Amino acid sequence: MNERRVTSQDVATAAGVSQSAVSRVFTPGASVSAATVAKVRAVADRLGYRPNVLARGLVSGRSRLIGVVVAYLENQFYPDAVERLSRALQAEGYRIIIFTVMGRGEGVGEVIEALLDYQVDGIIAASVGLSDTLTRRCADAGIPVVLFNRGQIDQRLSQVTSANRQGGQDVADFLVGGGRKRIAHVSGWLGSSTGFDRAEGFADGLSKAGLPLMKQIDGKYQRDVAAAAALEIVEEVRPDAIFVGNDHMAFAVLDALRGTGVSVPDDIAIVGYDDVTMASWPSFDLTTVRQPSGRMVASTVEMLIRQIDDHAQPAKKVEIAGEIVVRGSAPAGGGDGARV
Amino acid sequence: MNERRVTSQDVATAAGVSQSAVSRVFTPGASVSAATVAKVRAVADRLGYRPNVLARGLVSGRSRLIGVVVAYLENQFYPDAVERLSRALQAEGYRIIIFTVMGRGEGVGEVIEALLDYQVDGIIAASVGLSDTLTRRCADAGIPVVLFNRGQIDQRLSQVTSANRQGGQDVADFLVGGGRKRIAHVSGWLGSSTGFDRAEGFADGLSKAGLPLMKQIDGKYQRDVAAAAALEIVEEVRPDAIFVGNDHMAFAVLDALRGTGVSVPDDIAIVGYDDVTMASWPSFDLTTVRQPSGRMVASTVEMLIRQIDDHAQPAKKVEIAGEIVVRGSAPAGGGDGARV
DNA sequence: AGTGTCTTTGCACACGTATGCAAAGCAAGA
DNA sequence: TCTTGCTTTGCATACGTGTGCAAAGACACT
Repeated sequence: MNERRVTSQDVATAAGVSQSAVSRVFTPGASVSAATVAKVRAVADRLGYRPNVLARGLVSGRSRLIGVVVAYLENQFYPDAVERLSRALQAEGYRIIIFTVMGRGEGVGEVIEALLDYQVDGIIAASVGLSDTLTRRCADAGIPVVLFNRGQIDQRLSQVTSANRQGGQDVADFLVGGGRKRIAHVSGWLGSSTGFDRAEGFADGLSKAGLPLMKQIDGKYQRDVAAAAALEIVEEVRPDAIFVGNDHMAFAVLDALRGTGVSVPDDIAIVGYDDVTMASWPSFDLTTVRQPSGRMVASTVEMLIRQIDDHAQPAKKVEIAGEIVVRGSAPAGGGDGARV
Repeated sequence: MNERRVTSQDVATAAGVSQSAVSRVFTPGASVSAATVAKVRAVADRLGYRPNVLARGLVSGRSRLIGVVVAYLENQFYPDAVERLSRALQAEGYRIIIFTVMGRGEGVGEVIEALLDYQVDGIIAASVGLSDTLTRRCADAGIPVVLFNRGQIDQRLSQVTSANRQGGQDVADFLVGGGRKRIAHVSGWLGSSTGFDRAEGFADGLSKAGLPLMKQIDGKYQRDVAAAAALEIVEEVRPDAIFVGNDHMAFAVLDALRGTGVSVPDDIAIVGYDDVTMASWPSFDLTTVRQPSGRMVASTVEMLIRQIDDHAQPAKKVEIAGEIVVRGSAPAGGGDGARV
């Protein structure tokens, strides 16, 4: 039961060719005759040979591994994205190695070091920012990095986000168009680009419409913080609409409001951001801005692979537009408007 | 910017020792003097040396990688478990490489082959069954496998589950004790051990109490199937309680019932299984059987590592008991009982 | 047949580390 | 001082593959 692994040498001798020939058969683009390919393939199949990825990685310097750093796995947007990333990269012959870190980004340093240990060909940082030193560390090691759903001022890093500023503005327009007047915001974590950009776009949109932002609290992407923030806002400014920085928090806000007397959407309209699967569940029926996860993933994978294949590729920033998905928590008509 | 990686040889020459010495410093349990350790460590830190995992894996045959095969990532139980697994294994010096497959287990074959390519030290199959040929394939390759939250008749595989039969029976007792009389079941996929065992335990519990199982439909672990099943059951047998095979489906059932006239828990009590985070959200407030994810993960990791360290370890089956968490969807008192 | 060009093949080495083996160092005891 | 036993070190090799280089082969054209 302890069969030694079949090596390329085994196949070579069995097929009457050299080890190099076998190697070349399994290396796309190498110089081999059709006859040799056929012969080697047959023997390889018979013996059950599969190239050893570690050895291959050692000599070629490429491991066919992509490191994915992710936090906030309890926000359904990310498991979903990870699954899509996994599938998309699998189709390109890459595998995913997962590292989870805490939300605020502690421990990212050790994680990146560990990634370098594994000679990953590329890194996808989902919902995680990278410090300058880390950015440089990856650049030094020659490993491309793509930020997924998180931006960075540093121009050296590629990033894929949705059009967060525009999205925030769209929500403002939508609520104003629906007749809402007393509008507040439970923002995403303002230390993150997504949270910040959405909040900025939203504030901009309101001010363009000549309406004040009655109150804004940082929800930190955490359920309990967001719920408390919403209650505080309701208590203090009696809003007729709240824009919540992402769906994950919006669900908490809906839950929290259910305990109070106010009704959604008649008294208060609630709008989220992401359009995760649950947003369409009848329990929530949440109006929200769609982040096109599929296209974001496709774009991320494409950029990353391009950079892996050609390290001279410049970093690019991609913004993918999303549209508002109107559901019950904030109907287009605007409920009864400012009733308070 | 294209600095070559620092190798053990670099450290060796810089520290005035042999490459073997450096290797031994980074190999726990190797024979090195304290003086050498100090000297080498200092130089290594200064140069930023880190052992190359691929090379290490090539020669030692162990990659420090654990392959995790998972389906049903949209069921929150699994992202949560993956995160815990990742953390627990990280603490032991292992990393996770993720493979996603479809629910019914198609594509598991290719995935396992890919895992073998990467020389993983162990495999955790979460919510996925393994065919006999695959089981043998892993055994032949000498790679330990632990099934997480899924059982198998084959005694050669280790597995960690919750006490599904007992859990099903507990639900039956709980509902009967609450005065429910017309009881039905939307089961988990009966092709899976978890779904089957829970259903069997539940049926057993009912028959012991002298009550009939009015109707049972396989929910296949899918939201829409479960929702349709629940509606069919309500239409047909007017139950006063439905046990749903897992929380993920139970949420769908709650949503579906919200559209009809029946009220939860007054007309119908709903009980789920898993106790995922969302079950405690006020929107759902779901009575359910807790699957102690933390203890299941701990047990899985411990078993896997034990088997990696000593391949002679026999396969073990671990069942971890869970208890019913009573919430609003099925209060202990039993609502108004059989009102229909 | 001879020349030139292009394709195919094998040889040999490199990738970065772990480890068996023997040599060397060291301490203790007689 | 010599032996004995133990610890520490370096040498050499192996792990399984990719790839530069030169040799060999195939083929067409003069």
